[in-house]
Amino acid sequence: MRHTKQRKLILECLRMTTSHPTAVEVYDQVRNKMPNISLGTVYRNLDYLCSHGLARKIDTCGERKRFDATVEDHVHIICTVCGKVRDAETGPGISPQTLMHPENTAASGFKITGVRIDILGICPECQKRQPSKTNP
Amino acid sequence: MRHTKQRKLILECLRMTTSHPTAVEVYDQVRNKMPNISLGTVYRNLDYLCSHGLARKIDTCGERKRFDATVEDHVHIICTVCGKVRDAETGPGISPQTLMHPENTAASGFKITGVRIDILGICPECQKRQPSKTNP
DNA sequence: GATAATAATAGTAATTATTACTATTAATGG
DNA sequence: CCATTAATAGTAATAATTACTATTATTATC
Repeated sequence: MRHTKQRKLILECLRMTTSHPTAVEVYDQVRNKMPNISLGTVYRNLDYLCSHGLARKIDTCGERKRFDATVEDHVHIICTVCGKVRDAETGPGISPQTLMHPENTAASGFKITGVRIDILGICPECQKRQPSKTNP
Repeated sequence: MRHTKQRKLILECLRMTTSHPTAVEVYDQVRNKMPNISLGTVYRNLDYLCSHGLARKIDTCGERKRFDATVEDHVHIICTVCGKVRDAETGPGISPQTLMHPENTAASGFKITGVRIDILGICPECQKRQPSKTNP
């Protein structure tokens, strides 16, 4: 609701990078411009940005969450060892099989081991408990 | 390596359910048969089973990991509110667009909001640091 | 521009999931 | 059966994230 310096800085930082940083990485970055910003503020604002459609949380194969200012659906390449996330360069209408082809991922330098496909939604129980705002 | 009672019980528990339980949920379940089993043992064995191809770790939209004894690639439906995971009933060769169609997910009762596609692999840095055993 | 209301912040404490540690137990090979 | 040692139970430590609280700063209104 309020446009604080901290919030603007955090969003700007997220938009300037393609590295899908963790909360702590964002924190380290924004501290260069605002040395006494609080880590709690970074977490709170990343959540705020996600809940307002300005960023997205990414489930990696590591232990911490990463954030992405690109909110449109797109494919990620994730390292199952260190949790690193890169954007895959794919066109629309790609099939899971096509994704596995080396020519689609060679540029990343990754050794591809699999594709993960998940459908996201809201389960019956949560629909009852918390009716969706997009379908009143 | 050793087939302990605990390890067998944990795998059995994971294979008996389709609910993709968390480590704590597995712990609560196996305690019915072995009341003084340790939570650390559950975590250690779930990791062991995953690293030996007998189970899989699932990144949900919640804060804790879930486990699945089905190791073949398959599509999950994940609740973005509570992190619940269900198996999607889909045939092979499905495209991301097809996945979104209501007829493919109606049985789940979920309100579908998106599809998440990630390519999994090992990044160049981790390949150097930790050479893959499947490609010596 | 000054002022009032209050959302957001900094700093700290608390929580929670997971991992590490260590003495003891039990599975396996000989 | 016995020796070896991987695995365990129980506890402590770690690490990511969230909660709390007094203070600050943004925004709407005058």
